Amino acid sequence: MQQKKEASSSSSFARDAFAGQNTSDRPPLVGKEIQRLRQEHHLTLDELASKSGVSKSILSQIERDHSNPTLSTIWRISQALKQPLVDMLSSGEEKPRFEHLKVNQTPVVSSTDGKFVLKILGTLGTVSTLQWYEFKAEEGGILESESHGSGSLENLTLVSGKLLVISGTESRELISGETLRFLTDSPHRLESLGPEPAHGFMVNLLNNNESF
Amino acid sequence: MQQKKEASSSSSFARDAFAGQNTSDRPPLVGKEIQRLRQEHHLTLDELASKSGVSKSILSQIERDHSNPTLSTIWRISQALKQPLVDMLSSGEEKPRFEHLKVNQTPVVSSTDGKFVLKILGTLGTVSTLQWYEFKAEEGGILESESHGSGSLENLTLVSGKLLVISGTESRELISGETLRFLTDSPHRLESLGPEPAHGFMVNLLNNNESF
DNA sequence: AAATTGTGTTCAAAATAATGAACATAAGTT
DNA sequence: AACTTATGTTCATTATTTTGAACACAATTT
Repeated sequence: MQQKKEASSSSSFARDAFAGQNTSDRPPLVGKEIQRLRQEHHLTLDELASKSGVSKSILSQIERDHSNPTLSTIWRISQALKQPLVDMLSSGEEKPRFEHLKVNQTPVVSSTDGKFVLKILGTLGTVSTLQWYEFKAEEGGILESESHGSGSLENLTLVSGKLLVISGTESRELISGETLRFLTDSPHRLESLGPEPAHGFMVNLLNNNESF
Repeated sequence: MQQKKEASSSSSFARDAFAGQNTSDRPPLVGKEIQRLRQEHHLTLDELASKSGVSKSILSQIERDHSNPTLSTIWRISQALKQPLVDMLSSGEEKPRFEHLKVNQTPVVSSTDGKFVLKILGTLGTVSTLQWYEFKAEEGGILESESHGSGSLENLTLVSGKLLVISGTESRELISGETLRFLTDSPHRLESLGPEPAHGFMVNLLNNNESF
């Protein structure tokens, strides 16, 4: 059929001059966010193209909001950047409001036998509650927790040692350098296995309405 | 030109027989969810078409996952159904109890000289954008960052080593075990000082207002 | 039953997203 | 400078989505 060729450069999507944030009367503009993520990963357009299977020309256009990407295209990009698709789209949507953090008093929580030590590094409580910790546990140290409520999520990164994580009926073993993310809507338990003390970092999201 | 007209019924997207939920190796299938929402609102295809401005034929195809919708199309549908776009996409997503990241799967960002290494441990982008990292930097390693947007906050905990933090005109020196939180609404810089490598964690709250 | 109305599905055409190659530009080398 | 190399943009073509109209099929109404 062969119609006019100006499609991409004078498309009716996202006029070129428009660059403001999403006031929710237009589809979200994902360009900036994608570009930011790509650069954060130190990828060139070529590299992201081959990683994602999306041609670099369309990547270039999407980053500049000159194209209206297809669901599958966005999805392939999000996969390559290891970014949940949903996060990529909501980047410009809401305006986050921050609560000012009080001085960190770094309370320490430890198990009764003193073998498992948790240091609370910070908290944030706006819509959902967020807390992060550093922990150290010598061999045999155990941390037992009740459910944190439905939709609660725990993110554990082990720096050294060996750790057994049990949540509900499932369990995983973590070795140094690994990260585990799991739901904590039921009682769960951490146990330091290895001979060397377990040491790591934890980010917990409590009580949020929508999970990840 | 005029190619075969079966495009929609034998498209390469989503083979017809596939209807299961997203096992996260394919783009999410939004059809069922859209149909569910439409029926919940007691709308016919015609009605949703006029409400959303999307033709009813494509609505029909999208509901049956015979088409790979455009971002703007999904967005217009989500608007008409008064449903946050993001929720529509995540409806069919699997919620694995555990998400286990092996060492080599954690995305790594490093400075150009390779002396400062950042490991992205996780992100959360539903309410505000949150990212957490582990970092390691040998002596002299430097990480320079642009502004993360007004209201952005960085929380740094140093496990070992010595670190100089400069944000705006102020600077602080951190020693092992200390935690620092500071605003990152202007360019900032981390520099590993001590003879032993700096090692620590970082939790960042990003305010992505975009530019204006 | 025939006609009408309501609802979802397919068809041919038009619009546009995606691709690969060529081009532009900047940065680094000889 | 001239020559590479690296990176992003534009171009021509192809592949697909999107559209509006026609179609199919039920369920009501006459």
